[in-house]
Amino acid sequence: MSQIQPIRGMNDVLPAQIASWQWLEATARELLAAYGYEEIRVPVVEQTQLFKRAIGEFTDVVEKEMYSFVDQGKEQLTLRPEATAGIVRAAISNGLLRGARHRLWLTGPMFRHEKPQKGRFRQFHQIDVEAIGFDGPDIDAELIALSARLWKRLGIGRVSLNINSLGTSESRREYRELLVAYFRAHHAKLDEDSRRRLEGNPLRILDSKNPEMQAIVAGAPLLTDHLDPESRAHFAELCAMLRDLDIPFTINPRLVRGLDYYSRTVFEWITDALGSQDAVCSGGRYDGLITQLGGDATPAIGFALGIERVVALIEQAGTAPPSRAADVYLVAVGEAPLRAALKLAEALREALPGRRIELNVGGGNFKAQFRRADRSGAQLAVVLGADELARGVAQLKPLRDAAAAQSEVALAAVPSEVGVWLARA
RNA sequence: GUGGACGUAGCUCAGUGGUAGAGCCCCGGGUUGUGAUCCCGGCUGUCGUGGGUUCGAUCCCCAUCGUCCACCCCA
Repeated sequence: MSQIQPIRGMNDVLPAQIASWQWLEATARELLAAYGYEEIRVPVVEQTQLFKRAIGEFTDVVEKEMYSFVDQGKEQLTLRPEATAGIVRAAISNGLLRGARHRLWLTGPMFRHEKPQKGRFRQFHQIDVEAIGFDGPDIDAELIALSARLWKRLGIGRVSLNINSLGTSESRREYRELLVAYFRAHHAKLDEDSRRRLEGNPLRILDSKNPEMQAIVAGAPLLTDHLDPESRAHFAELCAMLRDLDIPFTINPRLVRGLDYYSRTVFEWITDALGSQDAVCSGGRYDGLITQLGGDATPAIGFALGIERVVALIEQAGTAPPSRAADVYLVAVGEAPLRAALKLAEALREALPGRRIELNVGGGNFKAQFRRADRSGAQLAVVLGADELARGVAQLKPLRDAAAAQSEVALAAVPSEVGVWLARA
């Protein structure tokens, strides 16, 4: 009988890893609330057309990475490859835009049909943050400060910030024409990838990792020199604000981004600790997207953080708090003692909410049960055998202090005695 | 999508053309009611899957699936 295999690139997150996940989620949740962001939840599936219009027909994501299908009602649907499009759609659908401003965040799985490798999966998870209705560089700075503070709280050091401005879509279009003209003039020297990009996304040629392309790329016109005056001022202000906030950054004129909807500010937190998938968190402004999707013209900016990648950094840094050990382990040998222990465990949980009370389930002799008690990490064992039960008592045995003696307590007094003992430990 | 490496016990890995082993883990005993140490014993494998070569394949060949790494792309 053949085993059912998991889907390629889709991973199980096991209990051993969950502490890091929960710590990241809890820290982010708390921080986002502190900055005034509200959680939003939207479907994982949307009409295919939404992503095509938002992300761009000729991006890699739309051209070859989407999980698309036709459902029973003959609708063209797609598993979301990113979160922004769905959030914007939700804002439009629910009439959230009427002059209002929203700070929103979302977490959940995203799907892209890519070839998996380190830090890259077909189902991966993001924390996505969007500020809708703000146009100044102040929100850009605040959003970046939020991400910087998150790294600080998580104890992650090996990340650095790259920023750039793509200008308005008009100035980008003009620049793009200049760039295409330049590369056309040097067409013979372009490598295969770059020739392909020339048609689809010429800005990406600037990002080429091929050393032989460096000379041509170095001579290309710079986007920074062709920004419209407003975008230039916006970017200058953002840089000044980041300096005020003591957030170090590098201006990377080659930072473009793979999704078409970005305009003006783009940024990316990268790390040298994860191999070639080095983008940990990135985003930018999308001032034109909402109109493009049929909403009232509304400026906005957002970013997405890759949970798997940040979890990898957390694990490397070893900063996640250890998962909590048991406080009390109940050892009960024999049928009658077990039934008494079941009640006793409930009494303990009633009296000591928040404490982790583990009852030995599944039998075993004293030796086996004490071994499990030890492995549970519990500070204290409560021991109930036939002998104790007959006398209406339980033994309290400290497990982490060899010098401490075992003591005997009346059953009715166990919850309060254990409470006192734990408070002292 | 392209290229490379690798799939043997739950985990980490060794190994041979004659159907497999170690350590860890787990379980039991030494202690007829007391853990983490120690000693003794025990458990599990379609050797990723399918086909081919061979008297015989876990080993050689082909295919396939999966994992990892890089390109590409990106979180």
